[in-house]
Amino acid sequence: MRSTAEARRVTVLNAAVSAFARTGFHATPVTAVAAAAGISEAYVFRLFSGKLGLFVAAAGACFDRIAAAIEAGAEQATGSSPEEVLDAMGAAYAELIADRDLLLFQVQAQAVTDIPEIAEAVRAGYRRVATFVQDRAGATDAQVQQFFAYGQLCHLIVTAGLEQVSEPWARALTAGIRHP
Amino acid sequence: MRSTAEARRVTVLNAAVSAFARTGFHATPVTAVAAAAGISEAYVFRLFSGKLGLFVAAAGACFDRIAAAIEAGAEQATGSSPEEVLDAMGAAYAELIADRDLLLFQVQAQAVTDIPEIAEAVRAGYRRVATFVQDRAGATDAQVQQFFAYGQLCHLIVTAGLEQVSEPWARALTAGIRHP
DNA sequence: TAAGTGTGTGAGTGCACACTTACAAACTAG
DNA sequence: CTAGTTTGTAAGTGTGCACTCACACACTTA
Repeated sequence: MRSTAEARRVTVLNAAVSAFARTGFHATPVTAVAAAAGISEAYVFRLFSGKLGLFVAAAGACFDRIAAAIEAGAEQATGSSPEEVLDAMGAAYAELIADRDLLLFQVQAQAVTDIPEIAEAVRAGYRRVATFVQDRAGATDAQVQQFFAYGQLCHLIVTAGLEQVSEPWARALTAGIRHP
Repeated sequence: MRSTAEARRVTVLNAAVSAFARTGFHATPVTAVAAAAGISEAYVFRLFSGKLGLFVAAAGACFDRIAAAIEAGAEQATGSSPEEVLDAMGAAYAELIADRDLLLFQVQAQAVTDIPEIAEAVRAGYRRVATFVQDRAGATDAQVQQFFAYGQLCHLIVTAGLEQVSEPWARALTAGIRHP
């Protein structure tokens, strides 16, 4: 049955995003993804073309979810000024990444951009999100840039665990950023 | 001779920063670092306590260089207002990471913070740099936060290769950021 | 019922790599 | 000169992991 294989692929992709987010591309064995998805390693290799194909597909799924969340957030904006729409998008994004999988996956993906297929997947993901932000919010280049700069700052805060650090420098870096 | 072993350690650390920057912790075999340093793999293991110890030491060296550059940059500031000092620090940092090794190493280190020793090394590095920026520039929390947010944005720009992308969204993200 | 097709796995295979050990050459100290 | 220390390596060892293959069950179709 066609639909069953497709359903499996979705299950595997969810497991893959979580697993790769935690331990990264090279340190995550395919067996770990298979186990999390509840199927055999061999079948994962039948569903996806190698570990790299799996990771690239997972990247697509990751950015799909991010884009969807930001698009939904834009709908919730209280007004239609660029600032209000950007705020709503930022809030939606902050809420989405509370579980950390999507944020950490982005960090892991950026770390293995020496693999061309992954670099292209990252560019495609940011292309989609950035163009949407720019068009939908009607924001200036500088506003879009700032939006992503503070998004990237979140990556540092989470990976370094700065919410747990109460020293002044860490408080400065995390100020005003929604904590999980 | 004692000094020779210490000199070797420095050579190895330089090679390690470069090698880990390019391919990351898990995908960089110790043989690659040894070859780049011009010595045998076995001797690297004698000089450092395992691959993890080598990486943590390399992280220390990396942040040492970053801190030194920013401190030197602060000396070059045209004035003593927080804005001027921050600008000078930013310019010094931008110049330093032109070769990309230090920037990419930070990205790689942030990606393997699931290893506690590495997480602590990353925190120690940012603690040092952030406290210096805060104290020396006399900047507000918001200014310090912005300084690091745009620093992190550089990580995305470089890893995703956005300088090579001429589409509007990429131009927005890279606007005003010094290219290599 | 028999043949075909899609879903699934257990049991390999081969290789890369972290780490060790045994050994050797150079230098130093007494 | 010799005993000891330091610098260095060649040659393993064991393990983890990407990927394959032969095989099996289920379900459809003729």
